[in-house]
Amino acid sequence: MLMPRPRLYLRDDSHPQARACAACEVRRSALFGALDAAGLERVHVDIAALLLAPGERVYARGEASAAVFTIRAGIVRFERVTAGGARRIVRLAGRGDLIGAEALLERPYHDEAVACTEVQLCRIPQALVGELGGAQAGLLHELMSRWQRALDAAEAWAAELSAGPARLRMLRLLALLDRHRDDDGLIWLPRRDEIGAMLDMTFETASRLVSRLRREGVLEPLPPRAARVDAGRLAAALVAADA
Amino acid sequence: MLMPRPRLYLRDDSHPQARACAACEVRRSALFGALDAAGLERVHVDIAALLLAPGERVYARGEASAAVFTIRAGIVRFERVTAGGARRIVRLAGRGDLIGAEALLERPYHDEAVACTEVQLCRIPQALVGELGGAQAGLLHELMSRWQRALDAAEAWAAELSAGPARLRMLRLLALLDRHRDDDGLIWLPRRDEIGAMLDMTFETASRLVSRLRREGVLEPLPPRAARVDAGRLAAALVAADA
DNA sequence: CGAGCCGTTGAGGGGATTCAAGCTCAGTGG
DNA sequence: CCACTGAGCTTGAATCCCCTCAACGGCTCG
Repeated sequence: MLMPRPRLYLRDDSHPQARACAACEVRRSALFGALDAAGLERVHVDIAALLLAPGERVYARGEASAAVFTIRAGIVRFERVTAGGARRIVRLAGRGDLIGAEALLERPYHDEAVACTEVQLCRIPQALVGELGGAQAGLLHELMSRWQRALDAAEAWAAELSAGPARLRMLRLLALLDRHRDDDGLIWLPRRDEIGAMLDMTFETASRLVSRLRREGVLEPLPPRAARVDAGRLAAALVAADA
Repeated sequence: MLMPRPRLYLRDDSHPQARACAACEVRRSALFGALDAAGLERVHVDIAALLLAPGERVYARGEASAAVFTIRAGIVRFERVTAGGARRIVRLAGRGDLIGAEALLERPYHDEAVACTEVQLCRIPQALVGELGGAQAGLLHELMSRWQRALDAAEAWAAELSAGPARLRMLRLLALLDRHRDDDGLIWLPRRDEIGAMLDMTFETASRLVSRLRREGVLEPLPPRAARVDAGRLAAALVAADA
Protein backbone atom coordinates (compact mmCIF):
# COMPACT_ATOMS: atom_id res chain seq x y z
CA MET A 1 0.00 0.00 0.00
CA LEU A 2 1.90 2.99 -1.29
CA MET A 3 1.33 5.68 1.30
CA PRO A 4 3.28 8.93 0.96
CA ARG A 5 3.93 10.69 4.24
CA PRO A 6 2.51 14.17 4.58
CA ARG A 7 4.81 16.74 3.08
CA LEU A 8 7.02 18.62 5.46
CA TYR A 9 6.82 22.30 4.66
CA LEU A 10 8.42 23.84 7.67
CA ARG A 11 10.96 22.68 10.15
CA ASP A 12 12.48 24.62 12.97
CA ASP A 13 16.17 23.76 13.08
CA SER A 14 16.94 25.34 16.43
CA HIS A 15 17.92 23.01 19.24
CA PRO A 16 16.79 22.38 21.84
CA GLN A 17 13.12 22.14 20.96
CA ALA A 18 12.40 24.47 23.82
CA ARG A 19 12.76 27.54 21.64
CA ALA A 20 10.08 26.46 19.21
CA CYS A 21 7.53 25.25 21.73
CA ALA A 22 8.00 28.24 24.02
CA ALA A 23 7.28 30.53 21.13
CA CYS A 24 4.30 28.56 19.87
CA GLU A 25 1.29 30.82 19.67
CA VAL A 26 -1.06 28.06 20.75
CA ARG A 27 1.18 26.93 23.56
CA ARG A 28 -1.31 27.55 26.31
CA SER A 29 -3.71 25.19 24.62
CA ALA A 30 -1.12 22.87 23.16
CA LEU A 31 -0.05 19.56 24.56
CA PHE A 32 3.25 20.75 25.91
CA GLY A 33 1.82 23.83 27.46
CA ALA A 34 1.89 21.93 30.70
CA LEU A 35 5.65 21.68 30.69
CA ASP A 36 7.56 24.46 32.35
CA ALA A 37 10.72 25.93 30.87
CA ALA A 38 12.91 23.32 32.58
CA GLY A 39 10.74 20.55 31.26
CA LEU A 40 10.89 21.91 27.76
CA GLU A 41 14.69 21.98 27.93
CA ARG A 42 14.72 18.24 28.38
CA VAL A 43 12.74 17.64 25.22
CA HIS A 44 15.33 16.94 22.60
CA VAL A 45 13.25 15.25 19.98
CA ASP A 46 12.32 17.03 16.80
CA ILE A 47 8.77 18.18 16.68
CA ALA A 48 8.10 18.79 13.01
CA ALA A 49 5.62 21.39 11.85
CA LEU A 50 3.45 20.23 8.95
CA LEU A 51 1.21 22.13 6.59
CA LEU A 52 -1.49 20.17 4.80
CA ALA A 53 -3.74 21.25 1.97
CA PRO A 54 -7.49 20.46 2.09
CA GLY A 55 -8.06 16.84 1.22
CA GLU A 56 -4.55 15.70 2.15
CA ARG A 57 -4.40 12.73 4.47
CA VAL A 58 -2.70 12.84 7.86
CA TYR A 59 -2.74 9.07 8.22
CA ALA A 60 -4.72 6.08 6.99
CA ARG A 61 -6.63 3.42 8.85
CA GLY A 62 -4.43 0.44 9.61
CA GLU A 63 -1.23 2.35 8.92
CA ALA A 64 1.52 1.66 11.44
CA SER A 65 1.61 4.61 13.80
CA ALA A 66 4.83 6.44 14.54
CA ALA A 67 3.66 9.82 15.75
CA VAL A 68 0.89 11.69 17.46
CA PHE A 69 -0.21 15.08 16.15
CA THR A 70 -1.40 18.34 17.65
CA ILE A 71 -3.58 20.60 15.52
CA ARG A 72 -2.34 24.19 15.49
CA ALA A 73 -4.87 25.43 12.94
CA GLY A 74 -7.56 24.06 10.68
CA ILE A 75 -10.07 21.21 10.84
CA VAL A 76 -9.38 17.50 10.52
CA ARG A 77 -12.05 14.86 9.95
CA PHE A 78 -12.02 11.19 10.89
CA GLU A 79 -13.50 8.70 8.46
CA ARG A 80 -14.43 5.09 8.75
CA VAL A 81 -15.60 2.62 6.16
CA THR A 82 -18.40 0.37 7.31
CA ALA A 83 -18.48 -3.34 6.58
CA GLY A 84 -20.68 -2.60 3.59
CA GLY A 85 -18.17 -0.17 2.13
CA ALA A 86 -19.96 3.08 2.98
CA ARG A 87 -17.74 5.90 4.05
CA ARG A 88 -18.83 7.73 7.17
CA ILE A 89 -17.33 10.75 8.91
CA VAL A 90 -17.45 10.10 12.64
CA ARG A 91 -15.81 13.15 14.21
CA LEU A 92 -14.11 16.48 13.62
CA ALA A 93 -11.09 17.88 15.43
CA GLY A 94 -9.82 21.45 15.54
CA ARG A 95 -7.19 23.72 17.05
CA GLY A 96 -5.59 22.32 20.16
CA ASP A 97 -6.89 18.79 19.64
CA LEU A 98 -4.65 15.75 19.80
CA ILE A 99 -5.04 13.20 17.01
CA GLY A 100 -3.54 9.81 16.38
CA ALA A 101 -3.18 8.96 20.07
CA GLU A 102 -3.07 5.29 19.11
CA ALA A 103 0.62 5.93 18.54
CA LEU A 104 1.15 6.23 22.29
CA LEU A 105 -0.03 2.64 22.55
CA GLU A 106 2.06 1.51 19.58
CA ARG A 107 -1.02 0.47 17.68
CA PRO A 108 -2.09 1.10 14.08
CA TYR A 109 -4.33 4.10 13.50
CA HIS A 110 -7.98 3.21 13.88
CA ASP A 111 -9.47 5.50 11.30
CA GLU A 112 -8.50 7.77 8.48
CA ALA A 113 -7.66 11.39 9.27
CA VAL A 114 -8.05 13.92 6.47
CA ALA A 115 -7.53 17.67 6.41
CA CYS A 116 -10.78 19.56 5.75
CA THR A 117 -9.30 23.04 5.53
CA GLU A 118 -5.67 24.02 5.31
CA VAL A 119 -4.20 22.44 8.42
CA GLN A 120 -1.11 23.16 10.52
CA LEU A 121 0.11 20.26 12.60
CA CYS A 122 2.85 19.48 15.06
CA ARG A 123 4.14 15.97 14.53
CA ILE A 124 5.34 14.47 17.82
CA PRO A 125 7.31 11.23 17.51
CA GLN A 126 5.91 8.42 19.58
CA ALA A 127 9.23 7.88 21.36
CA LEU A 128 8.99 11.27 22.99
CA VAL A 129 6.33 10.23 25.46
CA GLY A 130 7.69 6.73 25.84
CA GLU A 131 9.21 7.20 29.24
CA LEU A 132 6.04 8.69 30.69
CA GLY A 133 4.78 7.14 33.87
CA GLY A 134 8.09 5.93 35.17
CA ALA A 135 7.65 3.18 37.70
CA GLN A 136 3.97 2.83 36.96
CA ALA A 137 4.39 2.84 33.22
CA GLY A 138 2.47 -0.40 32.89
CA LEU A 139 -0.52 0.91 34.74
CA LEU A 140 -0.43 4.10 32.75
CA HIS A 141 -0.39 2.12 29.53
CA GLU A 142 -3.41 0.16 30.65
CA LEU A 143 -5.17 3.38 31.53
CA MET A 144 -4.53 4.96 28.16
CA SER A 145 -5.54 1.74 26.50
CA ARG A 146 -8.96 1.91 28.15
CA TRP A 147 -9.40 5.47 27.07
CA GLN A 148 -8.62 4.58 23.51
CA ARG A 149 -10.98 1.64 23.65
CA ALA A 150 -13.81 3.89 24.76
CA LEU A 151 -13.05 6.32 21.95
CA ASP A 152 -13.00 3.50 19.46
CA ALA A 153 -16.35 2.22 20.70
CA ALA A 154 -17.90 5.68 20.46
CA GLU A 155 -16.68 6.14 16.89
CA ALA A 156 -17.83 2.68 15.93
CA TRP A 157 -21.24 3.53 17.35
CA ALA A 158 -21.46 6.60 15.16
CA ALA A 159 -20.30 4.69 12.09
CA GLU A 160 -22.22 1.44 12.47
CA LEU A 161 -25.32 2.08 14.55
CA SER A 162 -26.24 5.57 13.41
CA ALA A 163 -26.28 5.14 9.64
CA GLY A 164 -28.19 3.18 7.06
CA PRO A 165 -31.67 1.65 6.96
CA ALA A 166 -33.38 0.64 10.18
CA ARG A 167 -33.04 -3.08 9.55
CA LEU A 168 -29.31 -2.83 9.00
CA ARG A 169 -28.81 -0.81 12.17
CA MET A 170 -30.84 -3.39 14.06
CA LEU A 171 -28.74 -6.26 12.74
CA ARG A 172 -25.55 -4.46 13.66
CA LEU A 173 -26.83 -3.85 17.16
CA LEU A 174 -27.55 -7.56 17.53
CA ALA A 175 -24.03 -8.35 16.34
CA LEU A 176 -22.67 -5.96 18.96
CA LEU A 177 -24.83 -7.42 21.73
CA ASP A 178 -23.78 -10.88 20.66
CA ARG A 179 -20.21 -9.98 21.49
CA HIS A 180 -21.39 -9.42 25.06
CA ARG A 181 -23.34 -12.69 25.34
CA ASP A 182 -23.17 -14.52 28.64
CA ASP A 183 -22.02 -18.05 29.42
CA ASP A 184 -25.39 -19.52 28.45
CA GLY A 185 -25.10 -18.03 24.99
CA LEU A 186 -27.85 -15.53 25.73
CA ILE A 187 -27.71 -11.86 24.88
CA TRP A 188 -29.28 -8.89 26.58
CA LEU A 189 -32.21 -7.75 24.46
CA PRO A 190 -33.13 -4.15 25.32
CA ARG A 191 -36.68 -2.93 25.66
CA ARG A 192 -38.13 -1.67 22.39
CA ASP A 193 -37.94 1.97 23.42
CA GLU A 194 -34.33 1.46 24.47
CA ILE A 195 -33.56 0.05 21.04
CA GLY A 196 -35.19 3.19 19.71
CA ALA A 197 -32.91 5.40 21.80
CA MET A 198 -29.89 3.50 20.52
CA LEU A 199 -30.76 3.40 16.84
CA ASP A 200 -32.78 6.60 16.50
CA MET A 201 -36.08 5.02 15.57
CA THR A 202 -39.53 4.78 17.13
CA PHE A 203 -40.32 1.88 19.42
CA GLU A 204 -42.92 0.71 16.91
CA THR A 205 -40.28 0.35 14.22
CA ALA A 206 -38.02 -1.46 16.68
CA SER A 207 -40.87 -3.82 17.54
CA ARG A 208 -41.61 -4.54 13.89
CA LEU A 209 -37.97 -5.32 13.22
CA VAL A 210 -37.63 -7.62 16.22
CA SER A 211 -40.81 -9.43 15.28
CA ARG A 212 -39.67 -9.93 11.72
CA LEU A 213 -36.26 -11.20 12.80
CA ARG A 214 -38.04 -13.64 15.11
CA ARG A 215 -40.15 -14.91 12.21
CA GLU A 216 -36.99 -15.24 10.14
CA GLY A 217 -35.32 -17.34 12.83
CA VAL A 218 -32.48 -14.89 13.38
CA LEU A 219 -33.58 -14.06 16.90
CA GLU A 220 -35.48 -15.89 19.62
CA PRO A 221 -36.65 -13.48 22.32
CA LEU A 222 -36.75 -14.97 25.82
CA PRO A 223 -38.68 -12.43 27.90
CA PRO A 224 -37.79 -10.58 29.85
CA ARG A 225 -34.78 -8.83 28.34
CA ALA A 226 -32.95 -11.80 26.90
CA ALA A 227 -32.70 -13.58 23.58
CA ARG A 228 -30.81 -16.21 21.67
CA VAL A 229 -29.38 -15.33 18.28
CA ASP A 230 -28.58 -17.63 15.40
CA ALA A 231 -25.12 -16.38 14.57
CA GLY A 232 -25.14 -17.92 11.12
CA ARG A 233 -28.45 -16.40 10.05
CA LEU A 234 -27.46 -13.10 11.60
CA ALA A 235 -24.27 -13.01 9.55
CA ALA A 236 -26.21 -13.95 6.43
CA ALA A 237 -28.82 -11.29 7.08
CA LEU A 238 -26.05 -8.74 7.61
CA VAL A 239 -24.36 -9.34 4.28
CA ALA A 240 -27.75 -9.39 2.55
CA ALA A 241 -28.82 -6.09 4.11
CA ASP A 242 -25.43 -4.48 3.72
CA ALA A 243 -25.19 -4.91 -0.03
CA MET B 1 -30.29 17.13 43.32
CA LEU B 2 -30.79 14.17 45.65
CA MET B 3 -28.55 11.49 44.22
CA PRO B 4 -28.21 8.23 46.16
CA ARG B 5 -24.89 6.53 45.65
CA PRO B 6 -24.97 3.02 44.26
CA ARG B 7 -25.53 0.46 46.98
CA LEU B 8 -22.48 -1.33 48.22
CA TYR B 9 -23.21 -5.02 48.35
CA LEU B 10 -19.80 -6.48 48.83
CA ARG B 11 -16.63 -5.20 50.33
CA ASP B 12 -13.39 -7.02 50.80
CA ASP B 13 -11.99 -6.04 54.18
CA SER B 14 -8.58 -7.62 53.75
CA HIS B 15 -5.63 -5.26 53.64
CA PRO B 16 -3.61 -4.63 51.64
CA GLN B 17 -5.74 -4.49 48.53
CA ALA B 18 -3.28 -6.84 46.93
CA ARG B 19 -5.16 -9.91 48.05
CA ALA B 20 -8.38 -8.89 46.38
CA CYS B 21 -6.92 -7.69 43.08
CA ALA B 22 -4.56 -10.63 42.77
CA ALA B 23 -7.48 -13.00 43.13
CA CYS B 24 -9.74 -11.10 40.76
CA GLU B 25 -10.93 -13.42 38.04
CA VAL B 26 -10.78 -10.69 35.42
CA ARG B 27 -7.39 -9.48 36.54
CA ARG B 28 -5.65 -10.08 33.25
CA SER B 29 -8.13 -7.80 31.55
CA ALA B 30 -8.65 -5.46 34.49
CA LEU B 31 -7.03 -2.10 34.95
CA PHE B 32 -4.59 -3.21 37.60
CA GLY B 33 -3.58 -6.31 35.74
CA ALA B 34 -0.54 -4.35 34.66
CA LEU B 35 0.75 -4.01 38.19
CA ASP B 36 3.04 -6.73 39.43
CA ALA B 37 2.78 -8.14 42.92
CA ALA B 38 5.08 -5.49 44.36
CA GLY B 39 3.02 -2.77 42.76
CA LEU B 40 -0.17 -4.17 44.15
CA GLU B 41 1.30 -4.19 47.64
CA ARG B 42 1.66 -0.45 47.49
CA VAL B 43 -2.01 0.07 46.71
CA HIS B 44 -3.61 0.75 50.05
CA VAL B 45 -6.81 2.36 48.96
CA ASP B 46 -10.09 0.53 49.21
CA ILE B 47 -11.42 -0.68 45.94
CA ALA B 48 -15.07 -1.33 46.58
CA ALA B 49 -16.98 -4.00 44.69
CA LEU B 50 -20.47 -2.92 43.65
CA LEU B 51 -23.42 -4.89 42.38
CA LEU B 52 -26.08 -3.00 40.45
CA ALA B 53 -29.50 -4.15 39.32
CA PRO B 54 -30.68 -3.44 35.76
CA GLY B 55 -31.77 0.17 35.46
CA GLU B 56 -29.70 1.38 38.42
CA ARG B 57 -27.53 4.37 37.70
CA VAL B 58 -23.75 4.35 38.14
CA TYR B 59 -23.50 8.12 37.91
CA ALA B 60 -25.39 11.05 36.45
CA ARG B 61 -24.35 13.70 33.98
CA GLY B 62 -22.92 16.73 35.75
CA GLU B 63 -22.45 14.89 39.01
CA ALA B 64 -19.12 15.66 40.70
CA SER B 65 -16.83 12.74 40.03
CA ALA B 66 -14.99 10.97 42.81
CA ALA B 67 -14.21 7.58 41.35
CA VAL B 68 -13.51 5.68 38.19
CA PHE B 69 -15.08 2.25 37.65
CA THR B 70 -14.01 -1.00 36.07
CA ILE B 71 -16.72 -3.34 34.78
CA ARG B 72 -16.24 -6.90 35.99
CA ALA B 73 -19.49 -8.22 34.54
CA GLY B 74 -22.58 -6.92 32.76
CA ILE B 75 -23.34 -4.12 30.33
CA VAL B 76 -23.47 -0.40 31.03
CA ARG B 77 -24.98 2.17 28.67
CA PHE B 78 -24.15 5.85 28.33
CA GLU B 79 -27.00 8.27 27.73
CA ARG B 80 -27.13 11.87 26.69
CA VAL B 81 -30.02 14.28 26.46
CA THR B 82 -29.96 16.49 23.40
CA ALA B 83 -30.75 20.18 23.53
CA GLY B 84 -34.29 19.35 22.49
CA GLY B 85 -34.76 16.94 25.38
CA ALA B 86 -34.50 13.69 23.46
CA ARG B 87 -32.66 10.93 25.24
CA ARG B 88 -30.07 9.12 23.16
CA ILE B 89 -27.87 6.15 24.01
CA VAL B 90 -24.41 6.85 22.61
CA ARG B 91 -22.31 3.88 23.67
CA LEU B 92 -22.21 0.55 25.50
CA ALA B 93 -19.45 -0.76 27.74
CA GLY B 94 -18.84 -4.30 28.95
CA ARG B 95 -16.48 -6.50 30.92
CA GLY B 96 -13.03 -5.02 31.33
CA ASP B 97 -14.03 -1.54 30.24
CA LEU B 98 -13.17 1.56 32.24
CA ILE B 99 -15.96 4.06 32.80
CA GLY B 100 -16.09 7.48 34.38
CA ALA B 101 -12.52 8.36 33.44
CA GLU B 102 -13.45 12.03 33.81
CA ALA B 103 -12.70 11.46 37.49
CA LEU B 104 -9.00 11.22 36.70
CA LEU B 105 -9.23 14.78 35.46
CA GLU B 106 -11.32 15.93 38.41
CA ARG B 107 -14.18 16.87 36.15
CA PRO B 108 -17.91 16.18 36.39
CA TYR B 109 -19.17 13.13 34.55
CA HIS B 110 -20.08 13.94 30.97
CA ASP B 111 -22.98 11.58 30.50
CA GLU B 112 -25.26 9.31 32.41
CA ALA B 113 -24.17 5.72 32.99
CA VAL B 114 -26.89 3.15 33.62
CA ALA B 115 -26.71 -0.60 34.18
CA CYS B 116 -28.40 -2.56 31.40
CA THR B 117 -28.04 -6.00 32.90
CA GLU B 118 -26.98 -6.91 36.41
CA VAL B 119 -23.57 -5.27 36.68
CA GLN B 120 -20.51 -5.91 38.86
CA LEU B 121 -18.19 -2.96 39.25
CA CYS B 122 -14.96 -2.11 40.95
CA ARG B 123 -15.07 1.42 42.31
CA ILE B 124 -11.60 2.99 42.27
CA PRO B 125 -11.26 6.25 44.20
CA GLN B 126 -9.86 9.08 42.13
CA ALA B 127 -7.06 9.69 44.62
CA LEU B 128 -5.52 6.32 43.88
CA VAL B 129 -4.17 7.34 40.53
CA GLY B 130 -3.42 10.89 41.60
CA GLU B 131 0.32 10.52 41.89
CA LEU B 132 0.62 8.99 38.44
CA GLY B 133 3.16 10.54 36.14
CA GLY B 134 5.47 11.85 38.80
CA ALA B 135 7.67 14.60 37.46
CA GLN B 136 5.70 14.92 34.26
CA ALA B 137 2.32 14.85 35.95
CA GLY B 138 1.29 18.05 34.20
CA LEU B 139 2.03 16.70 30.78
CA LEU B 140 0.25 13.49 31.60
CA HIS B 141 -2.80 15.41 32.71
CA GLU B 142 -2.82 17.33 29.45
CA LEU B 143 -2.54 14.09 27.57
CA MET B 144 -5.46 12.48 29.35
CA SER B 145 -7.43 15.64 28.91
CA ARG B 146 -7.04 15.43 25.13
CA TRP B 147 -8.14 11.84 25.15
CA GLN B 148 -11.24 12.69 27.10
CA ARG B 149 -11.98 15.61 24.80
CA ALA B 150 -11.87 13.31 21.79
CA LEU B 151 -14.19 10.86 23.51
CA ASP B 152 -16.58 13.64 24.37
CA ALA B 153 -16.59 14.87 20.79
CA ALA B 154 -17.28 11.38 19.47
CA GLU B 155 -20.20 10.89 21.83
CA ALA B 156 -21.59 14.30 21.05
CA TRP B 157 -21.40 13.42 17.37
CA ALA B 158 -23.48 10.31 17.96
CA ALA B 159 -25.99 12.20 20.08
CA GLU B 160 -26.38 15.41 18.09
CA LEU B 161 -25.47 14.73 14.47
CA SER B 162 -26.79 11.21 14.06
CA ALA B 163 -30.35 11.57 15.30
CA GLY B 164 -33.45 13.44 14.34
CA PRO B 165 -34.77 14.88 11.07
CA ALA B 166 -32.35 15.92 8.35
CA ARG B 167 -32.91 19.64 8.82
CA LEU B 168 -32.17 19.46 12.54
CA ARG B 169 -28.96 17.50 11.97
CA MET B 170 -27.94 20.07 9.38
CA LEU B 171 -28.55 22.96 11.76
CA ARG B 172 -26.55 21.24 14.48
CA LEU B 173 -23.67 20.67 12.09
CA LEU B 174 -23.66 24.37 11.26
CA ALA B 175 -23.59 25.19 14.96
CA LEU B 176 -20.62 22.88 15.37
CA LEU B 177 -18.78 24.35 12.40
CA ASP B 178 -19.51 27.80 13.70
CA ARG B 179 -17.48 26.99 16.80
CA HIS B 180 -14.52 26.47 14.47
CA ARG B 181 -14.99 29.70 12.52
CA ASP B 182 -11.87 31.61 11.54
CA ASP B 183 -10.82 35.15 12.31
CA ASP B 184 -12.91 36.56 9.47
CA GLY B 185 -16.03 35.00 10.92
CA LEU B 186 -16.22 32.47 8.13
CA ILE B 187 -16.90 28.80 8.59
CA TRP B 188 -15.75 25.83 6.57
CA LEU B 189 -18.71 24.60 4.54
CA PRO B 190 -18.13 21.00 3.42
CA ARG B 191 -18.97 19.73 -0.03
CA ARG B 192 -22.50 18.36 -0.27
CA ASP B 193 -21.38 14.75 -0.39
CA GLU B 194 -19.18 15.35 2.66
CA ILE B 195 -22.18 16.70 4.53
CA GLY B 196 -23.92 13.54 3.47
CA ALA B 197 -21.13 11.39 4.94
CA MET B 198 -21.36 13.32 8.19
CA LEU B 199 -25.12 13.35 8.62
CA ASP B 200 -26.05 10.10 6.89
CA MET B 201 -28.07 11.61 4.09
CA THR B 202 -27.76 11.82 0.31
CA PHE B 203 -25.92 14.73 -1.25
CA GLU B 204 -29.16 15.81 -2.90
CA THR B 205 -30.84 16.17 0.48
CA ALA B 206 -27.82 18.07 1.77
CA SER B 207 -28.00 20.37 -1.23
CA ARG B 208 -31.71 21.03 -0.74
CA LEU B 209 -31.16 21.84 2.92
CA VAL B 210 -28.26 24.21 2.22
CA SER B 211 -30.25 25.97 -0.49
CA ARG B 212 -33.24 26.39 1.76
CA LEU B 213 -31.11 27.76 4.61
CA ARG B 214 -29.59 30.19 2.15
CA ARG B 215 -33.06 31.39 1.10
CA GLU B 216 -33.96 31.72 4.76
CA GLY B 217 -30.93 33.89 5.41
CA VAL B 218 -29.39 31.53 7.94
CA LEU B 219 -26.44 30.73 5.73
CA GLU B 220 -24.56 32.60 3.03
CA PRO B 221 -22.34 30.21 1.04
CA LEU B 222 -19.12 31.76 -0.25
CA PRO B 223 -17.75 29.22 -2.75
CA PRO B 224 -15.57 27.43 -2.55
CA ARG B 225 -15.97 25.70 0.81
CA ALA B 226 -16.76 28.68 2.98
CA ALA B 227 -19.84 30.40 4.31
CA ARG B 228 -21.06 33.03 6.69
CA VAL B 229 -23.74 32.10 9.20
CA ASP B 230 -26.24 34.39 10.89
CA ALA B 231 -25.82 33.18 14.46
CA GLY B 232 -29.12 34.63 15.58
CA ARG B 233 -31.19 33.05 12.84
CA LEU B 234 -29.33 29.79 13.29
CA ALA B 235 -30.19 29.73 16.97
CA ALA B 236 -33.81 30.58 16.19
CA ALA B 237 -34.01 27.87 13.55
CA LEU B 238 -32.53 25.39 16.01
CA VAL B 239 -35.10 25.96 18.71
CA ALA B 240 -37.87 25.92 16.11
CA ALA B 241 -36.69 22.62 14.62
CA ASP B 242 -35.88 21.08 17.98
CA ALA B 243 -39.34 21.42 19.46
C1' DC C 1 -14.85 22.77 -26.49
C1' DG C 2 -15.92 18.50 -24.67
C1' DA C 3 -15.21 16.08 -20.25
C1' DG C 4 -15.75 15.85 -15.56
C1' DC C 5 -16.78 17.66 -11.03
C1' DC C 6 -19.92 20.06 -8.17
C1' DG C 7 -24.21 21.92 -7.21
C1' DT C 8 -29.29 22.55 -7.88
C1' DT C 9 -33.99 21.25 -8.65
C1' DG C 10 -38.01 18.21 -10.02
C1' DA C 11 -40.94 13.86 -10.00
C1' DG C 12 -41.99 9.55 -8.15
C1' DG C 13 -41.57 5.78 -4.89
C1' DG C 14 -40.40 3.59 -0.54
C1' DG C 15 -39.33 3.33 4.17
C1' DA C 16 -40.13 5.16 8.63
C1' DT C 17 -43.23 7.83 11.45
C1' DT C 18 -47.66 8.90 13.26
C1' DC C 19 -51.98 7.65 14.96
C1' DA C 20 -54.65 4.02 16.58
C1' DA C 21 -56.30 -0.37 18.38
C1' DG C 22 -55.68 -4.56 20.82
C1' DC C 23 -52.84 -7.94 23.21
C1' DT C 24 -50.34 -10.19 27.36
C1' DC C 25 -48.89 -10.01 31.88
C1' DA C 26 -47.93 -8.47 36.66
C1' DG C 27 -49.56 -5.91 40.42
C1' DT C 28 -53.48 -4.02 43.09
C1' DG C 29 -57.45 -3.75 45.69
C1' DG C 30 -62.46 -4.51 46.00
C1' DC D 1 -61.59 -14.54 42.93
C1' DC D 2 -61.58 -11.26 39.49
C1' DA D 3 -62.19 -6.75 37.57
C1' DC D 4 -59.11 -2.93 37.15
C1' DT D 5 -54.99 -0.78 35.82
C1' DG D 6 -50.75 0.32 33.57
C1' DA D 7 -46.53 -1.07 31.27
C1' DG D 8 -44.63 -3.31 27.49
C1' DC D 9 -45.24 -5.34 22.97
C1' DT D 10 -47.50 -6.08 18.52
C1' DT D 11 -49.88 -4.95 14.36
C1' DG D 12 -52.59 -2.09 10.95
C1' DA D 13 -53.55 2.14 8.10
C1' DA D 14 -52.44 6.67 6.54
C1' DT D 15 -49.11 10.22 6.12
C1' DC D 16 -44.81 12.25 5.30
C1' DC D 17 -39.96 12.66 4.94
C1' DC D 18 -36.19 11.29 2.50
C1' DC D 19 -34.18 8.48 -1.18
C1' DT D 20 -33.84 7.31 -6.01
C1' DC D 21 -33.64 8.53 -10.60
C1' DA D 22 -33.24 12.13 -13.70
C1' DA D 23 -32.12 16.44 -16.07
C1' DC D 24 -29.68 20.64 -16.24
C1' DG D 25 -26.25 24.67 -15.35
C1' DG D 26 -21.83 26.62 -13.87
C1' DC D 27 -17.15 25.95 -13.56
C1' DT D 28 -12.39 24.26 -14.25
C1' DC D 29 -9.44 21.54 -16.89
C1' DG D 30 -6.94 19.16 -20.45
